[in-house]
Amino acid sequence: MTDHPDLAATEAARPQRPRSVRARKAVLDATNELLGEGGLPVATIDAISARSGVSKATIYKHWPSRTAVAAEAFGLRMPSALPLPDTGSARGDFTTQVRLVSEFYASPAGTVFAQLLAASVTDAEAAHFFRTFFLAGRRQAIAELWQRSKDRGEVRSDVDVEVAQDVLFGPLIFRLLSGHAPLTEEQAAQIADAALHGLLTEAGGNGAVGSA
Amino acid sequence: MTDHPDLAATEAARPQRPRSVRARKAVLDATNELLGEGGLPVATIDAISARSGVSKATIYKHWPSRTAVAAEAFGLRMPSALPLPDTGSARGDFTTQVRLVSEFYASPAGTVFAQLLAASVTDAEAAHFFRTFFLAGRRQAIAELWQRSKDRGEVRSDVDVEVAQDVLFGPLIFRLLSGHAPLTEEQAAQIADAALHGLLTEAGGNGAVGSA
Amino acid sequence: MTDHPDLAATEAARPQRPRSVRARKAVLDATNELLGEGGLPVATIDAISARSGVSKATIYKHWPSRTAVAAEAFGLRMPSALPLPDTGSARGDFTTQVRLVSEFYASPAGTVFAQLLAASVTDAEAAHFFRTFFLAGRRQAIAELWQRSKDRGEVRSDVDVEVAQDVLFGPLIFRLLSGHAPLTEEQAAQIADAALHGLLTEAGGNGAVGSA
Amino acid sequence: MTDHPDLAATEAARPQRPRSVRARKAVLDATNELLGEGGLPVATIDAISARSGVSKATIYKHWPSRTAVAAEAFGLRMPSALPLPDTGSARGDFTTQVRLVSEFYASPAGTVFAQLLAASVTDAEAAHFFRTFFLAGRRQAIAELWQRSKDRGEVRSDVDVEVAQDVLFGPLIFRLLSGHAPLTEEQAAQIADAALHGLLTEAGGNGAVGSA
DNA sequence: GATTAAGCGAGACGGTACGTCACGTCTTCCG
DNA sequence: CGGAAGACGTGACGTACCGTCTCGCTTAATC
Repeated sequence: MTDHPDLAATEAARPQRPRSVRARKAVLDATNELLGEGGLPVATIDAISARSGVSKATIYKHWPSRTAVAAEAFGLRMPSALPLPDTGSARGDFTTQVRLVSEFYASPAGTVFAQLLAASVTDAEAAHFFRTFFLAGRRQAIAELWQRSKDRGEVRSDVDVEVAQDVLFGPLIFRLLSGHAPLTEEQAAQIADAALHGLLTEAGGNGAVGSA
Repeated sequence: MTDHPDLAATEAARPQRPRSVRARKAVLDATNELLGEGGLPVATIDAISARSGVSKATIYKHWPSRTAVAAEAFGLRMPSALPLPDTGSARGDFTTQVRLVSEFYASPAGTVFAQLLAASVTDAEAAHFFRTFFLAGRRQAIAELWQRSKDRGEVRSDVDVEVAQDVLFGPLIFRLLSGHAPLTEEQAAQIADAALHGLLTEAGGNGAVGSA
Repeated sequence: MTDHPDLAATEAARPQRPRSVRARKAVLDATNELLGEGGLPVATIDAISARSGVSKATIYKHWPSRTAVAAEAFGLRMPSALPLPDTGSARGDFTTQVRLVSEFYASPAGTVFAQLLAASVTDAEAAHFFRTFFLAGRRQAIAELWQRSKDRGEVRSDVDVEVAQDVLFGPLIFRLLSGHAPLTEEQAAQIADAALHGLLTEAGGNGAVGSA
Repeated sequence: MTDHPDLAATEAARPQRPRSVRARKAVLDATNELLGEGGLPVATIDAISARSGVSKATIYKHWPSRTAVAAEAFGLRMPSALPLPDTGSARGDFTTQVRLVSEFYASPAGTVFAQLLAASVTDAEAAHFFRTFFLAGRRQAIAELWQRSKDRGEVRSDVDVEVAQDVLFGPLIFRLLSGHAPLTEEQAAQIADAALHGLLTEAGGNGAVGSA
């Protein structure tokens, strides 16, 4: 939550006891356990409360909804999950990344991701937590990749980084959610190829693949 | 409830018509009303039952879940909503289509679409209905557009139609669901441009834009 | 719980028995058990629901509050608890009745009575149930006693039956609630004597005691 | 909250005054405010703490329960509320007193009185505070009235003062709590008449009213 | 036409989870 | 070092919807 720094500052000025770290951790740990066991549907507030030993009332003091708890919990264990590739070329990096993300989506964790994204649709508070604790980190990392490639002149400079990200990963998201087509490695490669064809410059290796 | 008189009159003319037909129609009409008023969260089985005059038990005889009802109801009013463009060129057709779909997603109906897609994640039965009554029609139409363009040699023949669809519309879906970026006409144009750059041949007008 | 087998048997024989009757009975029985075990504080809706096997939602469909349930349950087992005396004289009848009521108040059931009366103060709905299911029956019976005595000319005809009842039993209630003085048989006799002195005629035996 | 500046100013003059005294006063004042605004249900510990600026922990050091706080607070403002009558005769004094008490019960403060009495039923600690800070003063005053009348020979010497009090005021209490009959001036007069008839001697004016 | 069995409305029901409230205890830190 | 500020576990609250069920009424197909 971006508010935390502010709050910390406010609390520092006001002689307030900082909110318990222990309770927060217990809740997030228990939530991650539950997400692993049965996904979002199983991570009810009652279950989280029972598993963590933290009361429902306290949970609601820290998070606006169960989805917000799940979003934060899920986001916290992600940073290590998807290390950025560095193959030496933009095409290699992004192709690898698309494949990795595709694999992630196809895994049990991907199901949870989809459930959280779905929950964000009808829960604005949760959406905020989801973007903050999960998407923000991911997108930040991809943005670095994009900038690196841009510096090398491998990607189209007239394409916005946000647009690029959506073109690369939106197709995977779409498949993940609607299930209308599989998320195999083969499919991921095809998607990456088509998308990158629209994003790379000739220096990025686009000419060769071109309008074959 | 207000449908009853009308329906009664209609049924009076055809006294032999099976009641199940009337019940189905009443349910779907009521559901569409509710979806229009408050989206999926408001279209509960209880509300649909009350509004339509069809008992919950009967509803469950026809559909596996409330999301399935909503998916079918929503799908039924879609065919007329998005007529296919015919601008004469693949670039024009797809750009127009992406813009139209983007507008649709940004509208109230788009919210319902997102809610249904989200619900499909945790409800396999509903997912089936969603794909059958909503996605299938859309994707069929787009596939025709693709085939037409392919015959003209305007699109890359080595790109699967499914992949093409996901690359074109996946980015929109991603934005719709997570809300991390807006769905304006300007953004839609950028997305269409980037995606099409990866899909069209030189004959499709790609050369000019190319490795700029 | 123990009722279930019996009910099952009963239901097997008469499968048409309305479910609501069974649920009501189960709730009232469970409530009376709980009242007997720990009084009103123990008869929570959750406990009643768990004990009776009837869901909370169903309980709330039948009663407005837990106090209302308790009032009805408690009232149902009262009719047989305090049979009206018939000693042949008004003085005897009322003295006996005051003693019996005093004993009742001093018993565990009296505690529950006090708790219900107390709850009525802040819960208008419960007050209605309390008056209907408990007080009404009691007051009706006493009114008959009063009328009988009045016909014999043993009680002051200018005293309202309601006033008479309150003068006779109000003192007991006061002691029961505030606990400022005991509710022994001796005390009950003194109260009855003082109160009756103000209610009986000379024909009712008041002259002898009179202005002693 | 609004008391703080005033209190601070008051205390500034006497800086050495024990803080606990200030805390007690602040709590009792805040409680009386709350009792006046919404009765016992509103005078929660949290509300009292917030209103008075005294922490919950400190409140619990001085009183065993919120009802005890309320009982003491309520009792403190009572002495001035019901001055004892002196009409010259026992009948006049008691009739007046019954009327005054009846009016009090029928007032908003009477509701609070009832709530406190009710709370005493299930809260022994609170009952003690209630008797100490409210009932004791009242009963002491009435006892004086009784003694005065007894010295004049206007009341039956064989009736215990406790019994007399209960016969006079118990009926009012009963009505106040159960609400089965109104607490109008007319009703108070009838109750006083019936009760006094059982308590006064002929010298107290009982003969005249007698078995009319 | 009369009979009968299915379809249906109405909604009661058990169940799960919700989000809230007040309690009384406990911890932190200020004056 | 007493006390404010308030976090916390606990237990109960009353509500919402779920999906199943029972009950009678209606009605279509059969006799």
